[in-house]
Amino acid sequence: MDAYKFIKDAIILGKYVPGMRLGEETLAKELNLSRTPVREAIKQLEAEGLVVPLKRGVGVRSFTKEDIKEIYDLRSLLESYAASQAAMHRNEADLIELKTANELYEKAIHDHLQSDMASIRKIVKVNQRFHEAIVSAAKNKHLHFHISKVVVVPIVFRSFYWYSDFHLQQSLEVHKIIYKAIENKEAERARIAMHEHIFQGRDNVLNHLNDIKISHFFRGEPG
Amino acid sequence: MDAYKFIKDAIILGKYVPGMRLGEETLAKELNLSRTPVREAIKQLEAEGLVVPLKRGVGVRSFTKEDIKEIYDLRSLLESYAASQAAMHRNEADLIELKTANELYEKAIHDHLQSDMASIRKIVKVNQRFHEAIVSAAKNKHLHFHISKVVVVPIVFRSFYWYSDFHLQQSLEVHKIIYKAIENKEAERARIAMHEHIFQGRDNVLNHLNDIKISHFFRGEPG
DNA sequence: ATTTATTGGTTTGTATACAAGAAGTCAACC
DNA sequence: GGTTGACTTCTTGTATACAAACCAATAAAT
Repeated sequence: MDAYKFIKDAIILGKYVPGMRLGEETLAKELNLSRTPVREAIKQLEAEGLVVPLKRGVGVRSFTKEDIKEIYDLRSLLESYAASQAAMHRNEADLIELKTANELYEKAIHDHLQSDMASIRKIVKVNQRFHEAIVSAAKNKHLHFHISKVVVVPIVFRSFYWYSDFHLQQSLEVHKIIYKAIENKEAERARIAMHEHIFQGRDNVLNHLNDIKISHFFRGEPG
Repeated sequence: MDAYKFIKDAIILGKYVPGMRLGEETLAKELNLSRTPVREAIKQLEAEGLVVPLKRGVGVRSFTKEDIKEIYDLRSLLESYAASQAAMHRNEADLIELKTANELYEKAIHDHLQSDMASIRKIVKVNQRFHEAIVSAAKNKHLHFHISKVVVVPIVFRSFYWYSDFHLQQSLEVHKIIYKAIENKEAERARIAMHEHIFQGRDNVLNHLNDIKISHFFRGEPG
């Protein structure tokens, strides 16, 4: 298996918890590989900022409250710009993908509301698909590249576990507004709606951080 | 010597030209190292987007006109945001660093205007120092991280060789306006001035690309 | 003449061995 | 009891060897 993907997924899913040291030999044994490819994967993850130097070697990065504020500010800057650009440059294929992603999002939320927690990961995935479709419609490959490198994934993933039913439905409504704005080529409206959307996510995360000890928060399973 | 820095500098300075394939063995011999550390450096540069896959291995990335447009759009988004944040969060130490950088910039341009081309690299360096000081004053580590990873350096470096005396002085004036805005905590003014500043740079680059064949442009010495 | 198949050389991908350097431990001394 | 120092052990950094995949060149066939 590919070492880079394996380690990255493990970090996002919380198998490797923040602060945990990642020894090369240990990883190599878990992956049935030698240290050489593992080292290369680590160097890439380090360049992305997902792991940081820790005691001669690296460990999983942990996020302070300040980090989370900064990351969401950055993300809202990039994605609201993406939304406005998408409104200007979207073509028919983009609209279809956006619509599809949003319909799947609606379905996933609907399923979740009348059953259990098991479908949360599905919601996360489809939400991501919608956001990626917007960035893709913005037609700026470099913007796309950078947004994909914002180390927001581990946080967003967890944050969905804290959404109330009301906030999930509200999030769906905002997705629809953003879609409409992009369809109608209303760039400024798309920008503002996306900005608001991401700041709602930010508030949701930060509220939870007030309740729970931050140090416990990004260690272990989302809950 | 550190393989990562060596290769990166070689790309920025134009020693390794775009499209050129970077063989591991060749690099290793040039650096008096084995292939192992060279491979790691390459993996990092690939994660940053400075080198791209090329025939089972990597080569120096070359930029199309579209790339340059997109990169400058992204850079203006990030840096104008940085300027507005700097106006809000700057402290006295930030102001001193900004002032110092700008005074050195003024001196470097002055020296250049009454002598030769040799001091262009000095201008590039001090200009970079000013821009970094602004990002630093914005007090968002993640923003800082991402701006430093925008693959703009090889382009900006070359662009200074094309500035007319007039445009250099104009650039200095805009730097001063940005500084004043940040000092006076005028966030919106700082943002707009920075946006304008970077778009002037963008226009300057794109104008030159109209004259000269793009394929020749990022190959070999700046001129 | 153009296209395809085969073969040889070159280059990357992976494993492993060895050296150098931290970090942790235990003990002795202040 | 705490701090310092040497020693041991574990982990990373680098080099090298080998295997496998790819590229290119050459030759043959249509």
